[in-house]
Amino acid sequence: MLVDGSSYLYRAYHALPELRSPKTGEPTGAIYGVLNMLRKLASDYKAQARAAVFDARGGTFRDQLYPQYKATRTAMPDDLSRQVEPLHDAITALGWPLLVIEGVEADDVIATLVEQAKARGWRTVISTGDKDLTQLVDERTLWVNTMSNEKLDVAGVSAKFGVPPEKIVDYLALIGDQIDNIPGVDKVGPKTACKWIVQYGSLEGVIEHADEISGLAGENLRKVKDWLPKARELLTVKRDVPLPVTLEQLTDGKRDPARQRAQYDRFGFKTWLKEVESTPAAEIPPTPPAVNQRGVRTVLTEDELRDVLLKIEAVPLVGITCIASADDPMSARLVGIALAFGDDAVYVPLAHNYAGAPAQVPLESALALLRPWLERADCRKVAEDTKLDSHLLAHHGIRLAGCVHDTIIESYVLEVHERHELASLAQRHCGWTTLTYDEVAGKGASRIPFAALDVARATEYAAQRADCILALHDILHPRITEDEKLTFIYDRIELPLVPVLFAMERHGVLLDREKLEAQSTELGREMLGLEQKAYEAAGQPFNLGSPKQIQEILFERQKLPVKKKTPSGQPSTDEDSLAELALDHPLPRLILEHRALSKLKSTYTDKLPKSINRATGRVHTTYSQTTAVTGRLASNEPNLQNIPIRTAAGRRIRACFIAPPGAKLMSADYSQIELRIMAHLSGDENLRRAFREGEDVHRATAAEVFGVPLSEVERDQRRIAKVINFGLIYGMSSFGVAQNLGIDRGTAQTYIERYFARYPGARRYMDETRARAKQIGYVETVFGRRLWLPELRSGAPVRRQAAERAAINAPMQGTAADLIKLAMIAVQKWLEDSGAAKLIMQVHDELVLEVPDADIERTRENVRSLMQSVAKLDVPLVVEVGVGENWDKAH
DNA sequence: CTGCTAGCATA
DNA sequence: GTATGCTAGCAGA
Repeated sequence: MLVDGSSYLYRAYHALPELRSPKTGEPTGAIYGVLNMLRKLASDYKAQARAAVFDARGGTFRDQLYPQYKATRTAMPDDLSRQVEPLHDAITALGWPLLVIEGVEADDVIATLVEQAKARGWRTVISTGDKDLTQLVDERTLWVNTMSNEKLDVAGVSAKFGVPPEKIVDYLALIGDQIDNIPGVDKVGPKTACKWIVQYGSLEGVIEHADEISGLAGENLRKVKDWLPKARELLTVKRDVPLPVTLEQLTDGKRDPARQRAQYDRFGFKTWLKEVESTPAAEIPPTPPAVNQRGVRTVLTEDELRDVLLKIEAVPLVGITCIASADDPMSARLVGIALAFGDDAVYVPLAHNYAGAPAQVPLESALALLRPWLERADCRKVAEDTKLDSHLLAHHGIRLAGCVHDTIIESYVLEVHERHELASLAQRHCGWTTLTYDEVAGKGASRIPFAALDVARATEYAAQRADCILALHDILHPRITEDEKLTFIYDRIELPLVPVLFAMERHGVLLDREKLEAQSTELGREMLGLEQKAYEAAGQPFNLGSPKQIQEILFERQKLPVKKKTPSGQPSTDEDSLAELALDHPLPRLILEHRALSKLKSTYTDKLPKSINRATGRVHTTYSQTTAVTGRLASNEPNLQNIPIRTAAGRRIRACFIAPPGAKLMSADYSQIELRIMAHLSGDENLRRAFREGEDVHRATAAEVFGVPLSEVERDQRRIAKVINFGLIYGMSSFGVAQNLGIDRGTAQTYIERYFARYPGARRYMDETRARAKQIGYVETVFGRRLWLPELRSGAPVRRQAAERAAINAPMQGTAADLIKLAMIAVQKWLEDSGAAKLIMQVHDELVLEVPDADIERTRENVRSLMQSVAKLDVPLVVEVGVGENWDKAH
C-alpha cells in the first residue's frame, strides 16, 4: 500500500473548507484530509507493507533535465507549508512508515517500491490523486484515488484513457502537463492523443508519421516533435531510485497514543481524540507482525518427547526439519529433528557428541517413539526440502510420509526468480533475520560437524527453522491456492514429483568403474602425445590447460590474429577462435584436440568413479527442483544431465552407464518436443501439418525455406533449417543465426524472412508473446507455470532484448519441463502399481529406466504410451524408446 | 582456502 | 540466441 502523500496534501488543502485549530489557530485542513484518507486506507486494505510518501523540499533530477520544470508553479502557500511538519508527525504517530527522500519525487519513490513489490510477486495498491501514476498499473498493481473513490486496473486505465498503462507516458507527453510546466502539442488533448497513439502505436510512431498528419494539430506536432521525447522522459517515473529502505522494513510501526492525544488535542480533532482516549494504550492492539514467532525449547528426555508427540498428533499441521551430519544427502546421518506446532518450536537433539554434551534421548528410542507419526500419511507435515529429509530418515529405516507441503517448492512456484533457501524466505516474507547454517556451523575449513555443535545453539538454529517453515507456509500457500494455475503446478506437478525424484536419487545408477578408469588411462596417454607435439609447435613447453598461457603463445609469440575477445578484453582462445586459427596453423588444432580430451577425462572419466557411493556401489545424483527458472530440473553432484553424446569418445563414456545383470537400460525420449510445443502454441498451420503427417521437421523446414520438394532437400539445406528451427526456440536474431552458420547477417536474415513467410503463425506467435509479456510482465507455460521478467521494460537495450529472448524461450522450454514431469509422475505410478522397472535418470526430454529383461516389452509400450498421452496438444507427442546393455546402446 | 574467469559438457 | 553444472587456472587473502 503506497500512498502519494504529496498529491493528497495539495488536493486536501484546496478541496476542503479552511479549517483551523480552535486552540492554536493554526491551519489543519490538509492534515485532517490526509489523515482521514490514511485511516480509511488502513481499514480498507490489509497490507503487508505500507508507506506514506512525500516530496522532499528542494530540487530533483528533473530540474537538471529541464530547468523550467514546475517553473510556473507558485510557491507552496504558507498555510499549507505550515501543515507539512505536523502532518508528518501525525502520520508516524499513527504507526505509518513515512518516506521523504531528497532529490527525487514521491512518484519515483513509489515507482521504485512498486518494482520491489513486483520482484517479490506482491500485489500493490497505489493511492494517489495523480493520474500520471497510472503508468505503473499492471496485473498486480492497482491505482486508486481515495478522494474520488476511483479504482483503475489495466483494463480500467485502457478504458479511461484509451491507451494501456505502458502507453500512458506517450499519451501524457502529447497532451503535456500544465501543472508541471511540461508543454505538449498545442491543440492536442486526450481525444487526439489517444487517436494518434492507437493509430501509430507509440510516441515514436506518431513522431515518425508527423508529416502525414494534417490540420492544425499536425502542424503543431511538427513544431514540437523534437521536444516530445524529453517531455516523455520528464513524465516517466524512475523505477530505480536508490532508497534507504526495502519493502520488508515498511511494516507498521508502533502507534503512539500519547503523541496522538497531544496532536489531536492541539489540532482540535475531537472525534479522534475521544477515540484515542477511550482506548487505553494497553488495549490498542499493536499491528501484529506478519506471523508470531514461537517459543523455542530443547527436548532432552523421553517424557518430554512423549508430551511433544501428544501435541503434534493433535494439531492439523506440523513444521518439520531434520538436521544432518553432512552436506551429501546420501551419506549424511540424522543429528536432530526440529518441530513447530501451535505456539511451540522444539528441537530434539539425537546425536550431539561433543565433550560435555547434555544427555539426549537416544536416537533409536526417539525414532521408535516418533516412527508412527513420521510414517503416517494422515499426520500432516510441512517441510522445507522434503526430499532431503526423506533421505535422512530413510538412512535410519524410516519412510517419511504425510509431507503435504514443502515451502521451498511453494516459493519456487510463486517466485521462481528469487532465492528459495529458508533464510531468504524468512527475510523476504516475515522480515525475520534468521541464523544461517554458515553462521552456526562455520564455513569452509572452519566448519564443524553439526553433531559437535552446542545443543543450545543448535536449538536456536533448528527450532527457528521449523518455526519459519510453518510461518512461511501460512504466508505462501494461500497465495498459491488463490491462483488456479499455480495451484495446478504445485498440486499436480511439483509436489507429486518430489517422491518420484526421491526414489530415483535413492536407487541410483550403476557405472562400469573399470571401463571408466581404463578410459582415463587411455585419454591421459593421448593427451601426453598431444602435449609433446604442442610443445614442439610452440617451441617451448607450456600448460595446455591455461587459457592465459595459450594466449601468450599464440597471440604474443606466434603473433596469430586475434579472432575475438573475452568479456574481460582478453584475446579469446575458445573453440570458435581456435578452430578458425587451425585452418592456417598447426598449434591451435593440437590445443583443441587436447582440450576435448582433457574435458572428458577431468569431468567424466576421472570424476564419475569417485562419485560412486561406497555403501550402495551406485551413483546418486541430486536433482534440484528449484534451480532452473524455466521449470526444468537441474542435476548435481554429479551432474548426470551433461554426460557426453556428440563425439565417439564421448559415447564411450555413456557406455559406462550400465544395467545390473539380468536387466537393461531403457531410454525414452520426446522427439522434437519444444518445436512441437511451438507448433501447438503458435497454431501455425504449416508447422502443425508437418508434425501431424510425421515428417522430419528439419527436412520439411528446409523444403519450405529453399523451395524444393521434400525428397530433394540436401544435407546442407537441412542443417541450415535445423539451426533456424533451434534459433526460433531461443528467440533468435539474424546475428545469432549468422554466427552459428558462419554466414553473413544479410543471408541469415533472408533465411529467417523466408522462414516466417512460410510459417506466418510462428511470426505472429513470437510478436504476440513479446508484446503480451511486456504488457503483463510475465510469461507462462501451457500449464500455467509463471516466469516474471521485469527486465522486459528495462531501459538498457541489451538487458531488455535478453529478457525478450527469455520470454520467447521460457514457455516452450517450460512446457516441455511440465510435460516430462507429468510423465514421470505417471510412469512412476504405473511402475509402483504393476511394473518391475525403476526410473533412474531424467535428462530434460529423456527418461532412463533400469528394466529387468523379462519386463522389457511391457515396460517399453507402457512408458511410451504414458509419455505420449500425458497431455493432448494440437500436434502428436512422439516418444522414441531404445533398449541396450548400456546407456549408449539404449539410444 | 576462496572467489573469480574462461571454457565446455548437456538439452 | 534459451536453460544449466563442473573443471582448471589463477590471484588474493
